[in-house]
Amino acid sequence: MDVYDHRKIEVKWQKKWKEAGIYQPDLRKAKKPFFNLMMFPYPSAEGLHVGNMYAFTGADVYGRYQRMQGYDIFEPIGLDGFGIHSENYAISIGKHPAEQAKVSERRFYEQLSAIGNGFAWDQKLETYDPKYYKWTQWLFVQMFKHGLAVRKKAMVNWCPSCKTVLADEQVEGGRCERCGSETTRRETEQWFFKITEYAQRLLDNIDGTGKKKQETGNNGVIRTQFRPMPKGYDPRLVGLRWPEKIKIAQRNWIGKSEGTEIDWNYGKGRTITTFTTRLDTIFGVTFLVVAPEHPIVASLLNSKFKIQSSKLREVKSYIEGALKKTEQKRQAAEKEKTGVDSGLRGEHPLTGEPIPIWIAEFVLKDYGTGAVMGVPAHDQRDYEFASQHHLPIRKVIEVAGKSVADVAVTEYGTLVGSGLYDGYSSQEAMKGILRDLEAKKAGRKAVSYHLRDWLISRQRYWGPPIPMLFCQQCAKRGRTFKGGYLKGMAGWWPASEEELPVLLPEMSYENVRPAGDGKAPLEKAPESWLYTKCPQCGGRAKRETDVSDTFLDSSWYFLRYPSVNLKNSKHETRNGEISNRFEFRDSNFEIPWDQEVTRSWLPVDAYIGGAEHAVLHLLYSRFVTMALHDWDYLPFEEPFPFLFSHGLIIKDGAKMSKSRGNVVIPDDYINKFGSDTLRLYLMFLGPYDLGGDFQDTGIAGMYRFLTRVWKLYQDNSKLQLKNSKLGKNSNRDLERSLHRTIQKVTEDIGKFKFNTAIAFLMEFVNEWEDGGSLSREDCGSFLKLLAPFSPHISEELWQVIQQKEEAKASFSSIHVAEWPSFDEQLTQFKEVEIVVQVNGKLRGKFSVSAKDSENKEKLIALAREVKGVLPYVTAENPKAIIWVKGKLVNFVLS
RNA sequence: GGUCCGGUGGUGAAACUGGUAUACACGCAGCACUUAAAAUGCUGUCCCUUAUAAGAGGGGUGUGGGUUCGAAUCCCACCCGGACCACCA
Repeated sequence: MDVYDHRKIEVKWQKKWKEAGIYQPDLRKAKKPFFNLMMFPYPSAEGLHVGNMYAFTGADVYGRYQRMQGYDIFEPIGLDGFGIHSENYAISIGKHPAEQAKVSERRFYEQLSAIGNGFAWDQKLETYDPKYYKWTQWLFVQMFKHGLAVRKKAMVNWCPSCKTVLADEQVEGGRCERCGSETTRRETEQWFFKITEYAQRLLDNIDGTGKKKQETGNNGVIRTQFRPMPKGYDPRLVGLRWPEKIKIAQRNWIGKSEGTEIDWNYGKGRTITTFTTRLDTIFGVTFLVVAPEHPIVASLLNSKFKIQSSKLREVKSYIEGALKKTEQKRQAAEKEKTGVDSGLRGEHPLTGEPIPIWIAEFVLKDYGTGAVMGVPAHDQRDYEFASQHHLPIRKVIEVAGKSVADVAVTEYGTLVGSGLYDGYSSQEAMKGILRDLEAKKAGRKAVSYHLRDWLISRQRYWGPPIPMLFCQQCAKRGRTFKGGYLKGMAGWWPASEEELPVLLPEMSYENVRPAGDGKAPLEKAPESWLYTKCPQCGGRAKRETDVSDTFLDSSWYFLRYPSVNLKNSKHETRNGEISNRFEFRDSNFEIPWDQEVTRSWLPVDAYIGGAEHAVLHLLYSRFVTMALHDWDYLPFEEPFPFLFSHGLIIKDGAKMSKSRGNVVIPDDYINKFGSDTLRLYLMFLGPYDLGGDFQDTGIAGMYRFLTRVWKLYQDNSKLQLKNSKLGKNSNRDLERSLHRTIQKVTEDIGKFKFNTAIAFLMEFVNEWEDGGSLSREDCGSFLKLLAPFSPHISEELWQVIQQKEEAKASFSSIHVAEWPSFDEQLTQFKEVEIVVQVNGKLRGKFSVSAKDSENKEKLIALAREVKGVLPYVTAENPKAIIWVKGKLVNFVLS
């Protein structure tokens, strides 16, 4: 061994680690379990790009560091390969998704092996594996049984290219998140999960509802943000330890607003209800507006009201036009607020005045009550609407320095033109008006959420079939599942749990492709699959042909990991019996995870992933976990008490994507420089939470650094391998420097500040090269610090510096060695540099012993003598002398 | 339009809690080694003025103001870039 050759060592150690099982914790017996998890990857077209590798490496560095701190690290890996994304890719290259999945899987695992992460391979899982999706279906069945999975008609987003419906979260600015096509809207019957029932809890847990039990640092500064939550802490009390921006995104997505519902009578005891947060503007209402989908519109068209037929036609054509438009067009027309007068008049609950009721598409059916009161003077949208349709604008809030002209005045202020409330402040008036409305039973406090129910069904092939059956006979007789609380769901039965998984039927490539008529590909499945016995009446029942959303697959995978391939798994059934059976299709147990193992490994200790999942995956997972907790399947309700979100690696200023052609594949770099170098480079690029632009110019520098480290360990003048302890040798300064390095690297990795940790390692190497040698122990310490970043070279050199006999006797990896500790004494500098300022301006410096640097008189006396200050400072002139221990002296002259 | 980040050398970026701005690297330039190149090593590298030189002086963290003995850091206004959400009543 003489030249650094990454090709020789990387594969060698990867193999050895696997044999020795150093990354495979004993899931049953581990003493200090730590679940270190990176977000579930889905295989993209060409496999992993450096952006993915960046994400994985950071998480792995953190895991390795924690392992050396003595934790039993569980870092599993798997593949989220079911779903539209994988299916679209397969189809785009003319392949059957099932076939492509095998190819992607092999490629993916090969690449992952090459980057040298400490994965627990025994627990790998793939979402399209029937052993896995059996439980995804099981989860769906539980949702149904507990009344959280419902079928309802809804105006949904439709992607004409993917030919499926999409959840709101999957539509970005009117375009399909997956393929970028413009989406349209359709009314169809779909499966939903009622995530809205959990809106309040999802919101509350973000910040915690109990007294804050927070760790504080020396100055009361909260230091918790970047540290895992200790076992036993309850996020429900202390809140989630997540980056603030992710929490904000979730709060905004849940979008709670508190306001008032107001009933408007429009004749014969009929009322429509509006929702507002600005009750103080109620006297400024000059019209009401309902969404085109509002029930009042349907009854209007059924001619329950006497209105002119010309009016009716006008309303009809408006509604038809509005519903046909694509999201994109609706938005393009943002400035022009279309609408039509329904001819109906609502009665103002406080003044009795008749208020015209309009229909307009700017009002959303799903938010609040689907109807709003129009206050053009104090709401910008209402203002625009009123101007366009020549409706009166009535000012009722006076705000100093503001007047209603071209724009609405939306601030709080003082009421005018509001009868008894004239002169009141907005806040006071709101309280009074609410009381008035309550007295008249025409209004009440209400809360509205932006969050919508989770649209689960997809008219696609590549996903878990939704395990539901529909029986025509039962439907006719109005039989509903035993809870019976599911309105309009007569005839729907869940597949029995014994029957799971409902296997995805094999189908030809031609039939797998979405047909474009909105029908699911599974409609073309063989009859033997499509029809089965009704579990209720024994008649013929048809299977649901929609599959579930990919986000369902990934909403619970972390719960499964520790229980994958677990021997002798015990599952406690809910009546307390213990079952040992855990084989595929063996049905006599209830839940997909081992209770004991789940208790010791979950929730996830450190969850690391990209911020792009702030509202999708992270919200769904929280919801699912919460529901499972409520059904007594889990002892906790927050899956990820601690989350770190890393930045994005971009290339040429843009996110890596195939369509932009800027995808960088790690393979070539790994071949040329090795994964140790690439890992180091990626981690050095910038702060891990910010990401950065990938420019490969710097990568050679990292290789150079590793080569220099390699050379140091070949140079006997740098090593004192005979001494096991550093003694009275001449390298005291180097030793001090090493201890400072240990201190800083330890702190920085703990805070995910990988780039600065690496900088300190480099600084130390520079110093070491300049002179001095290190004891065996200290040589080892440095390698340990390097080990999380560049695991292979550290292992190689570690083995070399071990005494030969030891090394031969048994393999003891650096990656399970104990993290080095530092001597606080040694990290102190003997000499401290003191800065001398005059009026805050730097005028000179001097060195002083660490002890004297705390002595005020001494410091000031020395500072007066510094050459640079002599021209300025005399015995009398300083008005004040500012002195900071160990840092500076500042003479203030004026 | 809203919310949240961010703006520091030629480049990626450091700078704890307000206390030496530019650590660490990349790039570039010069030198050494070499027949030559690569590799490697050494030196220099924010800007301006001045000096033969060691050096000295001044300016400088998007712009303008403020607080302070002292501001990249805190406050206000503005400009620019990015991310996320967007007719949410």
